[in-house]
Amino acid sequence: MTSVPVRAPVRRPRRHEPERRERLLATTLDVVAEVGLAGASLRAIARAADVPLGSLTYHFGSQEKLLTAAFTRHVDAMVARFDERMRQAASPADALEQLAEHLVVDVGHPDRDLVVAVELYVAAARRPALRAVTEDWMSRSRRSLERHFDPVTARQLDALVEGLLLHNALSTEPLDQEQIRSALARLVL
Amino acid sequence: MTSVPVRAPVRRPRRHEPERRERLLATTLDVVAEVGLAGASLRAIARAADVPLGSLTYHFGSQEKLLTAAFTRHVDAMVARFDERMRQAASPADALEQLAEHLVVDVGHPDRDLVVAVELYVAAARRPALRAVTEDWMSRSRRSLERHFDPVTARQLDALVEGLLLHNALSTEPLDQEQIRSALARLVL
Amino acid sequence: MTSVPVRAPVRRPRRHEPERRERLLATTLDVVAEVGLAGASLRAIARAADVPLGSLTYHFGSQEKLLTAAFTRHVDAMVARFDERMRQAASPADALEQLAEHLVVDVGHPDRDLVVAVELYVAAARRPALRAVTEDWMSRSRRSLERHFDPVTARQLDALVEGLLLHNALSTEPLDQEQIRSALARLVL
Amino acid sequence: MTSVPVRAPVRRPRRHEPERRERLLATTLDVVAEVGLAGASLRAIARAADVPLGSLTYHFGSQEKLLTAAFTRHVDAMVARFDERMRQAASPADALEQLAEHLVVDVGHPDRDLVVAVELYVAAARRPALRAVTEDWMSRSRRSLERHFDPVTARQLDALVEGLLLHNALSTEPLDQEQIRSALARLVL
DNA sequence: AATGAATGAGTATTCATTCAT
DNA sequence: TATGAATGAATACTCATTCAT
Repeated sequence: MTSVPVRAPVRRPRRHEPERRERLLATTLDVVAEVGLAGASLRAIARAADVPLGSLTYHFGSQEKLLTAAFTRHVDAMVARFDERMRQAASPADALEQLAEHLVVDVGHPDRDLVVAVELYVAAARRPALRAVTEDWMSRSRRSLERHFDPVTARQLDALVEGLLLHNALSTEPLDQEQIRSALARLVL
Repeated sequence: MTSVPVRAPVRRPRRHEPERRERLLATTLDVVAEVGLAGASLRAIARAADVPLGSLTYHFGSQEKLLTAAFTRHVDAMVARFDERMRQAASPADALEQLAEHLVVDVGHPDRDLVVAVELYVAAARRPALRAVTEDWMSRSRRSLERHFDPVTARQLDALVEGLLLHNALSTEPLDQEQIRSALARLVL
Repeated sequence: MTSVPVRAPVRRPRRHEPERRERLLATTLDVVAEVGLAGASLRAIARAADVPLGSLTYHFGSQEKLLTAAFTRHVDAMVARFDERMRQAASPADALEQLAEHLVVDVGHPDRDLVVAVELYVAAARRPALRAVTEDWMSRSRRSLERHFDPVTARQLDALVEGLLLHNALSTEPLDQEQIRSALARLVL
Repeated sequence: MTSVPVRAPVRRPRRHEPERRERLLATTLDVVAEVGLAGASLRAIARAADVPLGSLTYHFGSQEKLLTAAFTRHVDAMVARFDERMRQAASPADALEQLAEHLVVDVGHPDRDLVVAVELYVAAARRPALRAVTEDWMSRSRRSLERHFDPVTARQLDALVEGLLLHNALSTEPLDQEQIRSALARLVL
């Protein structure tokens, strides 16, 4: 009588993966975008990345550190894109145009960057580690704006941009690029 | 002779409390304001209200229903205050002044109404039942604004207000009333 | 031939059990005696009591509180037995005899009371909550001894008793009652 | 006794270290003394020794083997010190004096040797590999005692010594050297 | 009408060990 | 020879909900 295993063990042939750490950060942002921070449990992230649970704490030590690392990565990318736009703008009017485009194009995937940003904002209110990330973000984007606007205007622009962002992330009737452009122009010019 | 209890129980039974349902809604908002939606477990709310755990599901059926009821109550109060301000405003300029005051005074307790509002906003993105509450809020406050402004302006004001709200809720350097007034005036006048 | 089900569904027909709390304390001591404190995980205790895991934290809040409650119960029982012996002893010599008997008979089940006591002793060195239990134990048994001996002698007796206890719990060649009696007599008389 | 750092400093590569094996054994005992056997995980030991985790299993194969080696080393040192004392004692009375001094001086650092000994004792009750170490210890120290006392007395002395050891390790009011000397003399002379 | 008891699924984290390099 | 990467099992604990009384 030959022994036949009734159930084959699940194959997980991924013992070696040098870029896993990076991949986990990207997956984390995907999961946050899809189900929100409240749903971004380590289990959910591990499942999405097809990785054993322990792999997450092995690479990041704790959930807090994983989220902080992922959000930091996200902010760095957003800030880089935004600063590039501001650097290339030739005039304040052009800067506004770039800003409007940024709001619609760069953060316009409503299932990804924009939602991630809002989740980050709100979570930051309670968690100091994340708060540091958002404050860094705010100060860096204000510095980008100050290439073209005085500090007071930059401040108000910032608030409006946050509002437009929230609105477009959460509202059922987001403002289109033309309406955004108009609101920005009214505020500044 | 009156009966003397041998030992007083730790928890004082609160047999007769006709207003408990209302009290639980208020406590729920307090807890959300204090620890966030993520921390507002039924257990946490029951503890804060000094009520047995079962009392919550007994009165509200489920957590979702409890939160929906509590947020609805909160929105009703906010909308009432806001509409009262808009109704009493004699001119658009006055309306803006009232709006600025609303932002600073009515929702100015950074540990309470404002935080609750932001928590509600973000949660609404994921939960249909809450989404209905925020959409109701948005449409009602836009209607209040349209007492004084055309629909397009009202829309942009709404976005700016949301931005100012977010900013003041989460930023380390919130805008003061004068700065808020100035931003609103720039946008509208 | 009777039909044998391949896999029977696990029966858990125990929704209501008024004395469960007490039963869990007893089971906890059994598990500590059997596998040591290090092995007395909540899972192990729940398995031994045939109870879902959550039942333990429901009744006791935390592992620390469960262990404290269980050890307190154990100590109370031990102290009661011991004090009863001391109370009935007519003379110091008789007290020694009772003491020897206590060591052999009362705590003589090497798989139960004695091992539990030693586990408690050592764990108390690291955990303040348990420490309070052992200190209570020590002071109460010394008070029992002082019914018949002066404080200095009682102190030394205490230490010897602890040593005999350790020895009999852990050694491969425990001392028998005659040897114990002899050691006690040498120390005191 | 080297202090065990709570958090490992920045990892510096320690390519060439011929004495690492020995150093790891010493660190293991330090960790056991500080946080107990229950807290002496391979990770904790590796952190304390500033060594990669794999280094431990590389040198010792398993946790069990590491602990056995470390305790064996500890017992050898203790036995050597004790036997030296017994060898130098000129009379039974002198032997008792040496014994009292041993209890206070040699194992008197309540955060180190003594605690390690007690942890070892209790762990030995459950783990055969450690049990062999304690039995070796017991038989060797009894042989040392039998240089001056008959076997029966040596046996009782052993038990008392264990009791005094436990007492001084765990009690809040340890016996001082004079009290110890008195207890030993009462038992023997 | 009201609640204490109970449960099973879910949470983050720690761990000893194995393995590829 | 030595170690960083990886894993799966285990840990204590929290939770929303159900149920019996």
